[in-house]
Amino acid sequence: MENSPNCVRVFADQEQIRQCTEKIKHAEPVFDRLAQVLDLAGNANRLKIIYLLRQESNLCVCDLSDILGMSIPAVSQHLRKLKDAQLIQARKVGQTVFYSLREESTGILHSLLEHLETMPTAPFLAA
Amino acid sequence: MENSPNCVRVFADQEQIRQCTEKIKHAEPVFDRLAQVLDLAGNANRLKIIYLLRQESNLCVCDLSDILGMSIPAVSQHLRKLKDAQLIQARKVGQTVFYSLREESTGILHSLLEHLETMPTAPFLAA
DNA sequence: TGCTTATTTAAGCAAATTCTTAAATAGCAA
DNA sequence: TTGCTATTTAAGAATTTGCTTAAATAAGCA
Repeated sequence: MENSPNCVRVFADQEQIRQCTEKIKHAEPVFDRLAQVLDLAGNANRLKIIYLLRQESNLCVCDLSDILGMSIPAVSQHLRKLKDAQLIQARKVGQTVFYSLREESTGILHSLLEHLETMPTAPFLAA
Repeated sequence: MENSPNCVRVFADQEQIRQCTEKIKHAEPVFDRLAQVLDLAGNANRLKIIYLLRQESNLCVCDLSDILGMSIPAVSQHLRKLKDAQLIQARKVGQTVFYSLREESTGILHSLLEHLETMPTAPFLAA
C-alpha cells in the first residue's frame, strides 16, 4: 500500500493518526507473536487440546485422539504446531509421547481458557 | 473418525478418557465460540484493529487504512468479520462510518490485548 | 531377528483465508 | 441533476489450513 492518505475528511485528526501509526509500528513483533498464539488457540480442536493438556497430566497422542474423535496424524500435526510455537513440550516414555504446556506459556494459555467459564454461550464446564 | 480406541497401551486410564470425552462434548459450543473469537483476534492486522478501536474512539475506516497501511477494502472486510461475530459495532455519521468495540465484548478483547504488555517479544507499548 | 505398537512425516486435496481490482451504494454539496 | 467522497460488495488469485491415506521411525517384546 502507498502511504498517501486515503482519508480526506475534514475532521481527520492527523496527529492522532501519526501517533497511532508510530505506536503500531514499534510494537509490530509483539502484535505478531500475540496473533500467532491467538491464531493457534483459535481452532476449536487445538483449543480443546490445550484445555486437556492443562487439565490432565499424562495424556498421550492416542489418548487425545480418542477423546477428540480425531485421527492420530491430525492430532499429531496440531501438536507439532503448538510445539513449534513453543507453547507445549513433549516427554517421551518408551514409545509413548506425553505432551504438556510449557512453563512459559501456561500464563497466557490459562488466561485464554478462563474465558470458557464466562462465554455467553453457556456456563458449562463446572466440575 | 471411528470410536474404537486408538490407544491400546497398558496404562491408559479409560475412566479419565471417558470423563474428558464427556466434558468436552458438553462444552462444545463454548469451545466453538471462544475459538471463533481467538481466531478473529489471531490475525495481526485484525488484532491491531481491535487494539486501535479500544484505544482510540472515532476512528473511521479510512483512518484505520492509513494507520495500518492497508487498502480500504481489506480493512472493510476485516471489520465485517469482526462485526459479524458481534465483536464490534458501526456508527454512521454522514458518509463516514466509525467502529467501536461492542459493550459485551470489551471484557474478553481487553483481556486479550493485555497480553501485549507481557509478551516476551518486547515490553513495548508503554504510554 | 521379526512383529507389534506409538508416533511422525509426507503427499495430496478440498475448503478457507486474505489480499487485489473493479463495480456498486450511499451521503453530501454544487 | 451531476460529481465527489466514504464505504461496501463482488469476483478472482495466491496462499494457507486441516484433514486424509500411506509410508517412515522408533521403541518394546517374543
